[in-house]
Amino acid sequence: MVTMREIAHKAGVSVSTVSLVLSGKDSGRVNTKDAARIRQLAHDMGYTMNPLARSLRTNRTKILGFVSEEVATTPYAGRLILGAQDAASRNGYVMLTVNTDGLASEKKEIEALKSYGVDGFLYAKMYNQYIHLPDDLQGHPTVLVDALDGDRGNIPSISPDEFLIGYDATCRLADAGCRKIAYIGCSDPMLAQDGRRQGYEAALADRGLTLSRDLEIAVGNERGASRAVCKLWDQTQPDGFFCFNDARALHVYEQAARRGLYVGKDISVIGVDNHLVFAQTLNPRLTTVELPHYEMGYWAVSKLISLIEGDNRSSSSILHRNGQDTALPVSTVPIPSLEAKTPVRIHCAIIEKESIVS
Amino acid sequence: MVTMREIAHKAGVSVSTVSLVLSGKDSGRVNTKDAARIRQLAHDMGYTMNPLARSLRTNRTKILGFVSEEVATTPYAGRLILGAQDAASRNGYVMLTVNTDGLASEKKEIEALKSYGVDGFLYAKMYNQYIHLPDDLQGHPTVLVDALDGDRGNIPSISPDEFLIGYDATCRLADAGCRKIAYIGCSDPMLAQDGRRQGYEAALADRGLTLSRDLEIAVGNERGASRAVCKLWDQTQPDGFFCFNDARALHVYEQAARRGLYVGKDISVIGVDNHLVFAQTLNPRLTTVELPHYEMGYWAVSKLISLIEGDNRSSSSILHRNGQDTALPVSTVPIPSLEAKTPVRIHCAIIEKESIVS
DNA sequence: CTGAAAGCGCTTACAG
DNA sequence: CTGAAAGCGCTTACAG
Repeated sequence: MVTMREIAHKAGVSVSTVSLVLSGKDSGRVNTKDAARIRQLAHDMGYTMNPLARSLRTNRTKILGFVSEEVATTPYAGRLILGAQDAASRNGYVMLTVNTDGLASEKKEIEALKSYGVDGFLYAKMYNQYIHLPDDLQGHPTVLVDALDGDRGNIPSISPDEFLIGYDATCRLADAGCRKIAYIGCSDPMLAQDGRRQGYEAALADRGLTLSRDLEIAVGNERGASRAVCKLWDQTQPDGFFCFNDARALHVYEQAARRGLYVGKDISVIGVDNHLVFAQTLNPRLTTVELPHYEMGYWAVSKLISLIEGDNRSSSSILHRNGQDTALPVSTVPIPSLEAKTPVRIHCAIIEKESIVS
Repeated sequence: MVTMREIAHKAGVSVSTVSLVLSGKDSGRVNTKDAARIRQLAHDMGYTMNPLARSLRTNRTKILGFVSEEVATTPYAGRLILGAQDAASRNGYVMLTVNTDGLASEKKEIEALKSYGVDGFLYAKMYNQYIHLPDDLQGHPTVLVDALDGDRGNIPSISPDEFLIGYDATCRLADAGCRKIAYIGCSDPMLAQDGRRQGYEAALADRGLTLSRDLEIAVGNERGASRAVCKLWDQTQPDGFFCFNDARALHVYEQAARRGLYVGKDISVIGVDNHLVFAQTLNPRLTTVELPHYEMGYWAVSKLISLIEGDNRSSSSILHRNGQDTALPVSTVPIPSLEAKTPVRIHCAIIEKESIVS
């Protein structure tokens, strides 16, 4: 590894000068010709700065801490991490990822990240929920992912807009010609279930379609789920299904197979999916949309960096595409079975708050 | 952050002494009573060592670099990372994870890791394959995951024992009473496909069961796959299916549904799964076994650390369970449909080579 | 515009 | 057994 001293020696200047130039603080302070020569030399010698040495003086490591619970069990985490890493890499940061199972390990892992002097934290949950920021994170720049600050509410966060997800999906089913749309929900209590169901109901109301308790069920992961779907089907004969997730969608798919029906031909299905690959490769007839995890990760890191560096560029603009406003539109898989050529959009709610001074 | 200087001041000794004690090099060099006092003081003051400052002197950061291609698209990566992180955390290391899509970004990301002074690298591929170690990694302690060194072959690696996977699964089907076992394979060329098919065939031969080309197909991810399974079924009427992965298994499941048959009652299915959650929660009747990704990650990091620290404890012993030898047995989901109470085991081949001197 | 000097928190010969 | 000193690679007032 080549150091500033070596460059200084070769250039016949002092280390101070090299430092000034290489950290871009040379304008009006170092002779332009020298500056250029030093930069060239650094490049030729393959200089890469030692961020650790720098951090000793600056207290800035350009390391971000990613604290997540059980990266393990949820496949979506991959895309989230990918988005986060891309954003980090783009800004010259790097990510230290730790995993926590319980509260004990969380404290320990956060301490470890602190000892490495991370500049800020990403705190990610497995599903959308209100949380209390861990005490160890208080006062440190932090952005929440798939979580909302349940306290005073001043922590920036990004999480899916569950209502819009349900609303969009249901509208799309209606637009595809479905007249009787069922909702196969989740029996566990979570923000996502409530929001998506409300979106579903609002869409039905807006489109003047049947709104009936008989068309809604909330099932768990147990064996009875498939039977419940079977019963709903017998009673109401829906022509469209909005499913809380891919697990629920598969029950619909199974029932369709047992009835000799084909999804995409006889009935329409939209399921929200955390696991795009499966849906795409396994079963082209099972239509799913994925949550914009990549974008969430990307936004979260961009936001965190702007907190850290204290700049005021609006981080929400990072994800402005297609002229959307507060919602984060994301292109996902096209839905051939609904004959829609346009991609489905899933929205993310972005909560921006005051920067935290550390 | 409390420093050694503060402790030294409070203890009335020099920083050198504190350093000696706190890094465990005090025996026979520092008064035992003082040592104990310093240790107590450090604990009371909540001292945590600054590993970055230390690294400036020692060239050891206790940071591991994890280089993987597209953490994103494969769900199994989560468990791999989890295992790796657990092993790292257990040994006082921390992991810097980077993602590469193409070769260009790979070089860049590896450079970034180097500039942060990582002590060693994990180089993980998405599926079992022979590879050429990137030049930038040459001479650095490195362990391969889901990959085998295609060159001189001196890089330690861990990857699934594909043959044993196929052999075990097929034997289990035979033991469950299946007399005509089909193999639904993968049409893409990969080590896993060849190995698993060979294991399947060997098991059939050992158990004296029908071995026929008609019972084997290799399908891709396209729509025709389900039709191919349908045709095989019509022609041969198997009572057991060994599936390359869960995607293939689902085709079997679909065909069973369309025929009014139930997996686990009328036929038996074993699929190798990269995505345990789905299989478990979605469809209790679809029987899959998962690859031991957690264990692979854990082993790889343990091995890497032993390379770095140059100790000679056999790292394969780390994963010795159930008295197995070179193979890595892993307990996975029980298989109720086959009425087996014992867990299925999947094996990993561990390739241990000479340590690399950096 | 430029360099000498001090210092970030630690480790490690070296002299006592 | 113990401490003063040098140094890891960098940054940043400060003096010229």
